[in-house]
Amino acid sequence: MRARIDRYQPSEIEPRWQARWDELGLHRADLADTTRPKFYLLTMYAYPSGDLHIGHWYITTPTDAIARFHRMHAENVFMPIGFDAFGLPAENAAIKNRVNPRTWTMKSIDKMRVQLRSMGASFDWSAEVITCEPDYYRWNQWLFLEFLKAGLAYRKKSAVDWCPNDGTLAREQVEGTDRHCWRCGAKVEKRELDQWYLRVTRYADELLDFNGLGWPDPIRIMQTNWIGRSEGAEVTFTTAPSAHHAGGEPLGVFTTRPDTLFGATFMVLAPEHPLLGALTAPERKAEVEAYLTQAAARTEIDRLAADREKTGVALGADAINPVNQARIPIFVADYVLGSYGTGAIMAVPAHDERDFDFATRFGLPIIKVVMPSDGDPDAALTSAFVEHSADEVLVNSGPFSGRPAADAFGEIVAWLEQHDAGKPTVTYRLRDWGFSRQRFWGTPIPVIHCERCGIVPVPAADLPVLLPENVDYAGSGVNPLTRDLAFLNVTCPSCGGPAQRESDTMDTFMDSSWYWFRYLSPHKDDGPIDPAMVARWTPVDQYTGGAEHAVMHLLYAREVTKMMRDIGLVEQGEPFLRLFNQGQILGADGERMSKSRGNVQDPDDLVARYGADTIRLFLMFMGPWDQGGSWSPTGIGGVHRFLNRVWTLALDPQGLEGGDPDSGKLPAGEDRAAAERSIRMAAHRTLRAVTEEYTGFRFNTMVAHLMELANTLFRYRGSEVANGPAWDEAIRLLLLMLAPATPHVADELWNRLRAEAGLPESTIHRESWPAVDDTATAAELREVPIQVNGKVRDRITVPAGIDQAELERLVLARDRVREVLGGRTPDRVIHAGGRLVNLVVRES
RNA sequence: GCCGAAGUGGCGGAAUGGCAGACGCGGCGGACUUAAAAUCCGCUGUCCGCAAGGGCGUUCGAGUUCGAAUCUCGACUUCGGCACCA
Repeated sequence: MRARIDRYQPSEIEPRWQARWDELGLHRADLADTTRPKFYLLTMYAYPSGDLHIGHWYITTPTDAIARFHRMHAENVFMPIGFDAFGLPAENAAIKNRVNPRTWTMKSIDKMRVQLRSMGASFDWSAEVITCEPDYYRWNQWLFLEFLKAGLAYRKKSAVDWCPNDGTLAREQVEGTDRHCWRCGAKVEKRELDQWYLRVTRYADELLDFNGLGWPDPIRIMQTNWIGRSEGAEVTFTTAPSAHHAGGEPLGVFTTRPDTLFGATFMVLAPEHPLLGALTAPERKAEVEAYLTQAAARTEIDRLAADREKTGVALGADAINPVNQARIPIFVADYVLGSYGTGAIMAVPAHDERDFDFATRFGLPIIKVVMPSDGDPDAALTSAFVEHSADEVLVNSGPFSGRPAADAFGEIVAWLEQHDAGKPTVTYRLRDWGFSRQRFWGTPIPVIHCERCGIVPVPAADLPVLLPENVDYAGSGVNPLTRDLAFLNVTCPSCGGPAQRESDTMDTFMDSSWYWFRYLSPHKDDGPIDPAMVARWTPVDQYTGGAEHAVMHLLYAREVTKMMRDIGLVEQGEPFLRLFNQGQILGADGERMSKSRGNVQDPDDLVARYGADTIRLFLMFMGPWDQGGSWSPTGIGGVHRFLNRVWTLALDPQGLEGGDPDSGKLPAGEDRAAAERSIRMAAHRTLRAVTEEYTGFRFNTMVAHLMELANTLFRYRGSEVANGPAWDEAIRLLLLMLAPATPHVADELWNRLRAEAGLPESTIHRESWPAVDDTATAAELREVPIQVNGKVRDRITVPAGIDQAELERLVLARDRVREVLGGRTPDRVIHAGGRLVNLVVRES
């Protein structure tokens, strides 16, 4: 009997190796080193919610494998981590317990640091950034003041959801169709507030350009649609005189279909339109106001829902169409948004679904102005005609009747320009960034309101504007800064008179919109970034993070980078060269993991039971990384078993333990040399596949390939080739391939084998990624499936280099093929690049 | 509703125009054991058949193709985002 080997005990191995890697400084990037190619690997930093759940592991551990894979390619890898530490959850916890959110946040961070380390993730902790620390958020303030100076920030009135007890509410804090406050249940109102905006629409066109970026198509499409560029025209209608109104005011509408201008039969203003009051006839006032109240209670999603029945109210006023002087009635309806275009539309029911619905509902005329060239201009429409094909012509359009629709667009716009009644315009769905939050737990916006001087920026020398330490939440969500007189009352930096600080804080998306620059010089105290480091290390080479950030965070990050470029701070306008969005891990119930749902999987328990390596590998093995899925621990045992099998292969190649009846023998038909060739072929084919899978982030199939290799090696365990040169090479490759994914057990086995060979300790994570030996992977024979009419009926084994004619001859000579053909001759023979032969015969 | 994605055995999934179900879980059987656990080996889509073999089968319905899980069109279901959750 053999000597007993140690059992695989992750709880002993993992902390030991984590400490060893720390001692070696393995994960510290040398930012000044220019001798190796740099690789800036960024994963979305964590929100310190208090507990790391399995979703954090799902994001982090494959990213760590990427880092380690790149280090094995002699790259200088920088993989920092930090905490996105401002935000509502801390504030909510603070309100509940009436404590400073800082206390709650810092406690969470301390816990999460320990958990993150337990993953064995190779973060460079020396670069850690915590956004709620003054040495980070002072630079938010600094950047804001620079944006202000550059005209990129401005103030505008806009509406927020407002609870009389809790102040401004986030969308998720408004509940139910009756729209009540989640905390106190009060009815939610809209309130107009002066707020800060960042002029990100300036970058709309530039943001549409993804040239040179390796971003997934779906994300690019979503961002493109979010930006929503529409080419069209602004058309100036005029208000008609009426009993209550002098008329004659210009009233601009935006349309993407100026070619349908003659079909406009009414006009619709958004409930937010500034001219509403002036245009409404006295007898309609009550009805219109009631409608506005109703509209204010609706969400934008609800307002835009195409299947909702259209609502609206006539104002009792008309507008005059510049092309034909037609008087059309003006309505207010909530399917038009104040924030888009001019907040007013000309309604062409014949050629727009929404206008068609509205016209049908309100009995308004529908005039057809575009139709196929062979159409009937008088036939009634049963739905809006919105086709865009080459052979359409205008009808009922005065001098433009008969013109091809494609040309009419330009011709009518030209006519409008000549008559000073309109111009070509591009409109975007993208809006400027509403930047103000009526919250405590964020970066104070560094401006002072002075009665005499107006808005005065806080002088750079006075930054940071610190959040007070003693906060009184009074049990409500109203920003305690608004009650903190010591914070609010200041002297005006400009005139020295009494003045008040702004109590609003910044959207926390600001924090996450430049943090990767700060990682490069986290402690720099005379500027937000280190230009030399930024020039050398950015853009980020690879960014990884959840797909739920597809639009917002990833767009804000691009916008802020461009703003930083425009104030001369950085050179490039794009932050992330390559992007990979993982799917989300949902709870076992298929819902998003959250404490309130009680479906959070705590990884600490799993680590205690299986070790970090097993969990890392299991998360990679679960399925494609971009797909996520419901959490289920089913199958984790299989991955753990695999690591145990690797352990056994490495330390006990000769073992006869276990009841394998074939143990000790070579597989049938193989001699020693054939067995060694088989082992080498398996190992090098696996290496080739695994290298490709790591490169393409296909971790699930990467793991499957490694499992297959282990299964192959088990067939030879205990035989005369076990522990031979081919075997030893295969084990060595197996460990190197595992090193990025399961770093602890790979290093442990690597070093146990080194010790057996009398070599000193040397971490596997400083080894180079091995090269494939092409001579080992080439096969002499190949199996080719034979189909008859697309169904596999036989298979044939042929020499690898066989030519088509010879293959066809062998195929047709097969008994089985002749039997299936039953005397028929194939009409066609398809050779699918040597992978398959398909014999096509006519069915009798 | 709009934008994006996904739907394949009992389960997670593989195959992205060429052998459907790799790999793993679960299940069944065997070896080892006084026994159990652990470990090792084998079988495992479904129906018909003693077998050889055959039929059916990738959410549903049409289509393109010698050949479709994969491409096209139309539905259904689920997930992500929709601008104050991060």
